[in-house]
Amino acid sequence: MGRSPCCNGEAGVKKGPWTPEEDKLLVDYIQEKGHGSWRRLPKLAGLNRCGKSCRLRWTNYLRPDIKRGRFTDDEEKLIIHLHSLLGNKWSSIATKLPGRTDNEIKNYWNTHLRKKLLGMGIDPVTHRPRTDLSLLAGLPGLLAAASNFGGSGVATAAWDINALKLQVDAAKFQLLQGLVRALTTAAGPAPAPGMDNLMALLALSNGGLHGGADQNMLQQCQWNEMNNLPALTSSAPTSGMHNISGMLDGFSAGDGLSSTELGDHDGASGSNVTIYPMVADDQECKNNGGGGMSCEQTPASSPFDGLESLNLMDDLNTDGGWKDLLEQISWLNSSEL
DNA sequence: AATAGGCCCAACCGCTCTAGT
DNA sequence: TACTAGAGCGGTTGGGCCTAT
Repeated sequence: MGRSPCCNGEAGVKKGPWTPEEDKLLVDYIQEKGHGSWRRLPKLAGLNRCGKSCRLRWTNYLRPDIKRGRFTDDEEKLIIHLHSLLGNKWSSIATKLPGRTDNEIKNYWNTHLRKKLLGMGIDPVTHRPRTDLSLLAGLPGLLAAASNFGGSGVATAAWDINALKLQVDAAKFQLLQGLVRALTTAAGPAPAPGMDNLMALLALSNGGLHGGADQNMLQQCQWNEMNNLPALTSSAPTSGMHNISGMLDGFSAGDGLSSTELGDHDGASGSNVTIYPMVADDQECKNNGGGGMSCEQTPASSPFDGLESLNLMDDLNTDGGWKDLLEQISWLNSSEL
């Protein structure tokens, strides 16, 4: 194996926070003579530190070209974009952000950006919609609330989609609808491949759910391109929701949306409805930079496989519809995917 | 006002990579 | 080619600070 770390075996070497005096010794020495061999620097500079500690202190804190202060929006976008391309290659990412250190970027990612992406339903590792089930937390309650609406319950043929829309706010309703379809498609005796599609829907729904969804963040999320999903542009979340909510409107109105938007459907009887994935807007792709990745329009079949030919009304206008759905959610929540 | 819990970030640890011999 | 020293990288930690109770 490799040799032992440089600081091991150097008894009496100081560790921990640097004092201003130590900083001055280090800065003065490097500015006068350069760092040369980091191993020998501490002794030459009169510091009781190991060379590695000196190097880190200099590169992460004392270097004169280090930029301090909050990360700008542009920097944030760039970090997310680069991370989608490079992963945790912090030093590589840092080379694209002048004045920022790998350590600083790494910390910022772990404390801010990672959580931000998670909150948007995007896996910060893969930059794809999350495939864990934490997003489902609270949904049984939502579903239960929805199922209580109308007194006699919704597990009847009297499902009133418009009334429910009044009861549950529109965004939650849209989220619910995505879940309904995905769960009835994906749930089964074993985790189904349709879960990715569920999460794709959730990501879109989440954007709508939070109203102020960070569109810029979504622009930066390259999960779509990296995984042959349709490009997600700044308009995609909204448009995606339009697509879903439009589908629902189609149910209640029985018309108004072309078959190319929603697929052939029959609002009165509750028949098949097809979700067609949103496709990229070329101009927006250009505006978003693209980072050298393709921004082509994607065939409308790839990302929502398994979500096509929706049978929402068939799924729900049955006595067992809600019961089954809740059982499926219960199973999903208790499963490890 | 006290304190517990969470957050943030500088610094450390352990490993890999690279260059020199 | 094999070995070693030094540098660099990414993951993790610990302590100070902030906030909620």
